[in-house]
Amino acid sequence: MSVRVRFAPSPTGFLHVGGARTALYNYLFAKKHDGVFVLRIEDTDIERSTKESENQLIEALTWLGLDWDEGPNVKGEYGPYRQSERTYIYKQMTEKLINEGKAYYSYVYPEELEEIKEKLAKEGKPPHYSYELLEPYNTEERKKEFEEKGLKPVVFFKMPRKPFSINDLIKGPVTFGEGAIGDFIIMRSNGLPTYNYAVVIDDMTMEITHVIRGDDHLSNTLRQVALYEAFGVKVPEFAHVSMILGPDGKKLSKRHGATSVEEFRNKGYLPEALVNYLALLGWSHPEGKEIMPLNEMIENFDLNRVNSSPAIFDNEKLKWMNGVYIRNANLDRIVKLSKPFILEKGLLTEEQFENNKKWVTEAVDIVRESVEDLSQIPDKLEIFLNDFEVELENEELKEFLDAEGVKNTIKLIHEKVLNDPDWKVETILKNIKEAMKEAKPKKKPFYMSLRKILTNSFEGPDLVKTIHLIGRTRVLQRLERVVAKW
RNA sequence: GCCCCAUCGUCUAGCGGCCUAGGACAUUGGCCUUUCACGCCAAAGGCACGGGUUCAAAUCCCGUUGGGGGCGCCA
Repeated sequence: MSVRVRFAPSPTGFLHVGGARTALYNYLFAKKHDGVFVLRIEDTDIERSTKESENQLIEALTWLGLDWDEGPNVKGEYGPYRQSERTYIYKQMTEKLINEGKAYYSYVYPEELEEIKEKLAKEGKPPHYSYELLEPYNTEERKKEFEEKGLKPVVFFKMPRKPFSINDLIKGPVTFGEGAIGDFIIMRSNGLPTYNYAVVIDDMTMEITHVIRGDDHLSNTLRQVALYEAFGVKVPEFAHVSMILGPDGKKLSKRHGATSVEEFRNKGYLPEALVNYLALLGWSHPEGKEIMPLNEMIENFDLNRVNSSPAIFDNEKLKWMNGVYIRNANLDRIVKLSKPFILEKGLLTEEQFENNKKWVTEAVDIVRESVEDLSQIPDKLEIFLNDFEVELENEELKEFLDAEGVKNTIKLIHEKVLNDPDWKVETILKNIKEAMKEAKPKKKPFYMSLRKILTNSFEGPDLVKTIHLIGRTRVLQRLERVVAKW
C-alpha cells in the first residue's frame, strides 16, 4: 500500500514555524516513499476559521515550496479537502455508530456538563461522562425544547473502558491506562463534528497511512484509536513530533518574536534557508550534513532520525544559515528579492532600480557578503548612495590624515580622477597605485582616510570596488570638498 | 491524577565496549584583509541527580528532580 500523509492546519491564523516544520516532515516523508502529500483544511470551528487564514496558509506553504498532491485547490479522489464541506460524511458515519450502539444522543446543555463535572470532582471521582450520567437529560420535554430552539442533540462516543496503546514511530510505545477518559462528544449541537472525530473520519476515508503531527496531539490519539476500532478500521501509524519552544523553554509564541512563516518572509529570509533550518530542528542527516538542498533531505529523511525531545528555536543559527544561502544563491534572484527592501527604504525609486540594473547587481553582490537577511541589504547599500557631512574633526581620521604622505596621495588621486574619465575598477586601482608611488603614504592611514572621506565609515567592503560603485561624480565631489580645505 | 521529554548556552551525533563524548550555531583567540564582514585554524564548554542490571552504561531498568503537553460542543 502506498504512503499517504497529510498536513491538516486549522485556518485560524498565520502558519506557525511549528506547523511549517510538521508540514515539511510530512512532505519529506511522502516524497521519500513516493507517496502522496495531502493538504486538508480543518475548519470545523466556524467561529475562528477564516478564508483569509486559509489563503495565507496556502501562500506560506507555497512560498516554502511544500507543494501538495491533493488539497482544496488541487484535484484528488478523496475530496472534498475542507472539513466544512464534508459534513455529510460525518453524519453518515455517526448514524452508523449510533445504530451499532457505539454512540448516543444527548440533550444536555454545556452548563449541565459543567455541573456534572463539578459534582464528580467534589465526590473525588474522575470527571468522566458516561451514558448513565447523561441519560436522565433525555426527557421528552427536553427533546421538544431542543427542537423549538433549532438545536441538535450532541452525540457522545461510548469510550470503551480498556487500555489502548500505540507504537509511535517517534516516541515508541505509548500506553493509555484503562479508564483514562470517559465518553466524549463527537458531534456538536450545531451539527458539526469535533476535532477528534473529524480527523479520524477524514484520515480514515482519505486512507491516510501515516499521521505525522505535533506532540500536543499525543493524548488525543487515545480517543482517535478508540474511534478507529469502533469503525473496525486499521489504525494508521502515528509519529508525534515534539514542540518547538522559545528561548525561555516555554511554548514558542509571539512573545518570543517572529513565529510565523510570513514574518520570516517579510524580514528577508529565503524559503530554502527556513526549510533547511526547520528540517534540522529535530531531524538530522545521517552524516551530520547541515546545509543541504531539499532533494538531499528527501533522500535521507527517516522518522527514526527525528528527535523525540522538544527543541528551542534558535534565531542565531537561522540567521547564520540564511546568510549562507544568500551568499550562495543566484545573484539575479537576490537582486530581485532585495528590490522591495531597497524601494521601501527609499534608497532608489522603481525607475532608478530598473534603469541601473547593472550597477545594482554589482552593488548587491559585494554587499551580500556581510548580511544575514535581505532587509540588511539596503543598509549596506547606503554608503554608495546617500551623501553625508565629512567629520574632519573626527579624532581617528585626523590622526590618519596627519600620517606621512596621506594628504598628498589623496590630492594626487583627486587630480588623476579629474583627468581620467575612464571609470573602471582597474583604472581606479591604477590611479591609486600611481598616486601612492609618488607620494609614498603610510598604507593603513592612507586607506583608512580615503575610506572615511568617501564612505563616512572606517569599515566596509573592498575599497576599490566601493569607489567604483560610488561613481565618478560623487567621488570627485567628496574628494574635492576635503582637498579644498588643505 | 494522565501522557511525553532530559548529551556543551542552543540544535544535535551517539541506539552496551570504537567516547579521552563527535559536528553545527553562538562565544573567545589567531590567520587572511587597508578596515568590517566573509573564509580558514584553534580554544573553552555537556551526558540533571540517585539507585540498580552488566566484565563494561551517555546508551538498558527503577526512582527523584526539572521541563513540556493534555484533560473544551478549540485544533
